[in-house]
Amino acid sequence: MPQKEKHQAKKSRANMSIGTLAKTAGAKVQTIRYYEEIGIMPRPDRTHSNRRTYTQEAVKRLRFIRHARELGFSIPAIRAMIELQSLSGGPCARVDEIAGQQLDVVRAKITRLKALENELTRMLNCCDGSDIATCRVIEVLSDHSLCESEHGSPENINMVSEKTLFPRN
Amino acid sequence: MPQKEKHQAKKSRANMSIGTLAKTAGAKVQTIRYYEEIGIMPRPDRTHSNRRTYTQEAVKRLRFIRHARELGFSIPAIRAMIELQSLSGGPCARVDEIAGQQLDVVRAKITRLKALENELTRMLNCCDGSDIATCRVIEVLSDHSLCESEHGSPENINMVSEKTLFPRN
DNA sequence: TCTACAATGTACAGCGACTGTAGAAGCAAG
DNA sequence: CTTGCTTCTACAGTCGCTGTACATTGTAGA
Ligand SMILES: [Zn+2]
Ligand SMILES: [Zn+2]
Ligand SMILES: [Zn+2]
Ligand SMILES: [Zn+2]
Repeated sequence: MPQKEKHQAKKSRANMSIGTLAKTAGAKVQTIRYYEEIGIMPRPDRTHSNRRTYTQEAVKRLRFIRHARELGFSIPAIRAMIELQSLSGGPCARVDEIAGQQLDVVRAKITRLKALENELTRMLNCCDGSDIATCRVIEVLSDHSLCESEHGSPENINMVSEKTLFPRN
Repeated sequence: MPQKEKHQAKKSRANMSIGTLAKTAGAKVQTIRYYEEIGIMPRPDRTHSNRRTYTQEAVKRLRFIRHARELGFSIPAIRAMIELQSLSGGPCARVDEIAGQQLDVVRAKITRLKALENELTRMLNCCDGSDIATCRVIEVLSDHSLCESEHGSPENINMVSEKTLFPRN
C-alpha cells in the first residue's frame, strides 16, 4: 500500500496534496499543474516547503473540468463556462448555448463518421481479397469518385473553440 | 488570373511545379513538403534553381494519401499501405486488414459520440433555462453520476496508429 | 538516526498532422 | 526595372495533455 493513503486518511477533511486531488477527482498530477498554468484551476496555497494544498473547492472545480472534457468540451468552452459560473446569478442562457454548440459539433462528427463507416464498409465488401493490383480498397482510396458520399476533409469538424465562442470582433 | 495557370496550361503534360501539384491533387504546398519530409511522398527531381518538379506518378500518390486521410487513416497506416503496394503482387489481405481496423476505429468513435449526443441532449432538455445556480447543464457537468452512460475519456479512441499496426515485438 | 523510497517541485520536450511565418531568392509580365 | 507571384529553407505554433530529467522534501521501517 502507498504510504500516502494512510497519511491522507488521518486528515481527510484538511487540505489535500496534489496526488490526493488527482486520485479524488480523476486526473493526472501533471494535468492538474497544466490546468493551473493555463488558468482554469486557481493557484492553490502552498506549504512551507512549496507544495500545493487543495481544498474541496478544488475537487469540485477539477471534477467539473474533467467531466466536461470527457463530454468533449474544449478548454476555451470550459473556461467560458467557469467564468459564467463565477459571476453567479443571472440566467444560464449562455451556458446552454455553449452546450448547444457542443451538441452541434458532436452531431456533425457523427454525420461525418457515418459517411466514413459507409465508405469503408463498401470498399471492404467489394474487395474479393485476391491481389493487391486489383484490390478494391486500394482502388477506392486512389479515387474519391468511387465514393458514394462527400465525406469531407480530415477532422475539420473541430471542438467548440475560441473562434466559435468569441467570433472575430 | 494567376500567371501560373497560363504557364502550366502550355505544358500540361510536362513536369509540374509544387503549386500545380497542390491544386491538382487537393493539398497545400506545405503539406506536400511535409509528406516528403516524413517520407510518404518521394523526393522529386529539382530544376536548376532547386525547385521541385513532379510527374503524374506524384499526382497519383498524393491523391491516394489525401483521400486516405479524408477517410480517417493515420499516416502510419497510409505508409504501410503504400509499402504493400510497392511490393506489387501478392494478396491484399494485409491492406484489407488495415482498412478493417480503420473501420473498427470509426465505429468505436461513433458509439462514443452517440453517448455524448445523448448526454448533451438530456442535460439541455432538463434545463429550464432560468438561473445559473440551478442550471441542469452545470449540474450534470459537475457530476457524472447524473449521466446515463459511461461515455469514456476524451479522444481515447485513436486512429490506427503505429502501435496497432506494429504491436510491441 | 539512517536509509530507502514515494511524492512533489520546476522546466521542457514530444505527440499527430499539419499550418503559418520569416526571410531570401527566382521568375515572368508590364 | 519594378512589381507581384511562387518557391525555397527553417522553424514556431496548434490542442490537450503526457512523459522525462533532475532536484528536493517527506515519511516509514530498521
Ligand atoms: Zn483488397
Ligand atoms: Zn471519397
Ligand atoms: Zn441551463
Ligand atoms: Zn458523465
